[in-house]
Amino acid sequence: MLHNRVKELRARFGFSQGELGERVGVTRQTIGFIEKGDFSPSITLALKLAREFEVKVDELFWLEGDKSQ
Amino acid sequence: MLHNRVKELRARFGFSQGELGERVGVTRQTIGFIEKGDFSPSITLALKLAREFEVKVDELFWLEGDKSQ
DNA sequence: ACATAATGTATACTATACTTAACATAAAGT
DNA sequence: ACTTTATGTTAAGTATAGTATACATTATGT
Repeated sequence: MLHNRVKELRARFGFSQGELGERVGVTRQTIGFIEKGDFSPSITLALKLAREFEVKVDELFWLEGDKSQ
Repeated sequence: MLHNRVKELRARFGFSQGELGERVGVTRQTIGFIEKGDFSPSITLALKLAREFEVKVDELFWLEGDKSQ
């Protein structure tokens, strides 16, 4: 099971779903689906999101029960 | 453009493509394709690979021209 | 020389990420 | 009251991740 902090960080940066989507090259629905946990994005998109929020991918996405690192 | 160090780290750990695939739950062909750069895996698979090699996702996959962090 | 294990590659198939379009709701501004 | 902006959600479509099967090549061991 995959978890993420996209919604939290997006709020912190004051982006709308549409704005964030535009910045990383996807639609607002895609951002919405990711926040909802509906699917596991590609590593390419995950890297772009992490870059946008200036965090490491591992801080943005993690697997259930994976406290490693 | 996405780059990765899967082949290098797999060699360092002495895994065959088949073994590594088994450990992270995909086929050997999928590992082969990733090493070749044929496609961008899901963040879920990327997290499992990083966990296997005990590195952060960002150290295993990165975007072309992205020296950040 | 033969067998086995690992890899490269190709094709067809299935699963899922992601898009497009649409409609509904709520909040904020005029 | 009306408009605008942001979000939730759904359904149908397209693109691509990932599987299954198969065959060829290379390296290693006997």
